[in-house]
Amino acid sequence: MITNNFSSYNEENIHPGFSVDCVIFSFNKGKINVLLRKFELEDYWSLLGGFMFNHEDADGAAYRILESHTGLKNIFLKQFHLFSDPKRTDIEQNRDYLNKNSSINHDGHWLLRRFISLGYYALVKYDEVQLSGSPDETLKWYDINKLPHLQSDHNDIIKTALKTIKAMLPVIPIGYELLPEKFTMTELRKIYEIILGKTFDRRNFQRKVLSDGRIVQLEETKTSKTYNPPILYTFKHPYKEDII
Amino acid sequence: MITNNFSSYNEENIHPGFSVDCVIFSFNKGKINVLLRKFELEDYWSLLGGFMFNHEDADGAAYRILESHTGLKNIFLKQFHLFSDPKRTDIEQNRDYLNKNSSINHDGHWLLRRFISLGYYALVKYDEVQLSGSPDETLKWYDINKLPHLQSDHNDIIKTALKTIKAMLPVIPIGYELLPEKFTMTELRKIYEIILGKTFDRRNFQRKVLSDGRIVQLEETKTSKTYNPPILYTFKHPYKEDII
DNA sequence: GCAAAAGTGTTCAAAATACACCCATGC
DNA sequence: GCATGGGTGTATTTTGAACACTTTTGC
Repeated sequence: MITNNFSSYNEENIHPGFSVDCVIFSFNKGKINVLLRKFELEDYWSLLGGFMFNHEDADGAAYRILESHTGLKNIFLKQFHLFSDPKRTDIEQNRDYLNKNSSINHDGHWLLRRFISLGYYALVKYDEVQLSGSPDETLKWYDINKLPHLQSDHNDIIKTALKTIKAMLPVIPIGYELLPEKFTMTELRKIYEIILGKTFDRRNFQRKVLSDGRIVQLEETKTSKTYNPPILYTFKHPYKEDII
Repeated sequence: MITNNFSSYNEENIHPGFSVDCVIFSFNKGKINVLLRKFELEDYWSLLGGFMFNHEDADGAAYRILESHTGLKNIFLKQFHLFSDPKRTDIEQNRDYLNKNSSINHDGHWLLRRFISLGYYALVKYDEVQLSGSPDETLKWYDINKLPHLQSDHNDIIKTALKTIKAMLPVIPIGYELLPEKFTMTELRKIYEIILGKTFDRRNFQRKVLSDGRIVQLEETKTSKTYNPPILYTFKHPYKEDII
């Protein structure tokens, strides 16, 4: 896991052998996306990640990394798994990156050692994100079903994140985190269908989500499509549940 | 987190700034217990923990630590949270321990730095455990509702483990892991009642757990108490589910 | 006029809950 | 004889699943 703002990390100010990787999900046009980045000199994409400074905890590091790339504060963010396979760090990939930046000998560099990485998943609203990377990195949303070639075990990290979200679905206010303030029933249903990998009966789904009273129907309809416009819904109150 | 087999760990062979702590649960006489240890020279109890060797992953470290103290292989063991508060490592507690072992100056010792710790929970069968510690440590089962004074954030780790198990209860074959081969309905029910902190209707509970067919009634009854002996039950097959 | 998206209710089956009485034994 | 632990069945409520037809508009 190599990061931008590379210059701000060094062997002295970060916790050794430890990184944080964030699987950032959003929903747009019926697809669930994950945010990836590619550095100019690299030929693979990676999750947004970074290191933990000596003065912060892992959550703090994850929030900092997310905020610096999406402009968002108060992100829904949870750690889900520590990846600790001794072979997960692709030392040669990292050496390659260092060599492309400067041609000196990097033997013994702190990036050329084993790293364990704590995976986080984040749920963000697509419309609110302002992507901002450093000049040498490209940020891009990828449909979770059409991922590009990824760095080391990042494919596995994304897969595990999805598995976790799937298991947590009954308890995570996922629609609230992923959707804009006003949304249609079909949009909400699509999220559940994609994550659970199955379809739901429109009527039963609607009845169920409305039954607990957290979602209310608005007077408005969506205007973009002029024919038979769908009714808009909104979440009654922000959730403040304590979710594991 | 300081461990026994102290001598086998050193700055060179372990992953830096990282430890593993295991919350080991068992069930006995209607109580849920957690396994704790106390070193001779210390005046607090701690979870069983240790460090991760360079050649192993975190699961490997946790299994090794558990096996060496309980004699059990194939333990039900899951990581549940990384504890990374910068202030969680009680440096002075560790320095104190080092000083009690030898009076040299330990400034700069690798144990006197910040550690992050990956929490594991384990479910074991009380009767199968053979407690075995090193000569300078005492191992003891404590009722989870009567815990002694604990090292640094170990209280928090246990609390979080319980919260996780509570949330995972529908998906963990908890009875299978905690109970001996033959058990009574009341024993099984007690486990759920303690963890969820509420009581269940005996008849409904029984109907529900029997309905999925994983638990079968035996011909035998419990003989220890001679009056109106309860029927014994057993699990049909070992579980091999993939649990997050 | 027909394809596409969205609105709307009823029926049936399954699951969860609530609840009470009898039996055997120790004391 | 009474307190304790344990055995057993039924009725009700709640929840989940299945299912079809009508409306609007673009093309």
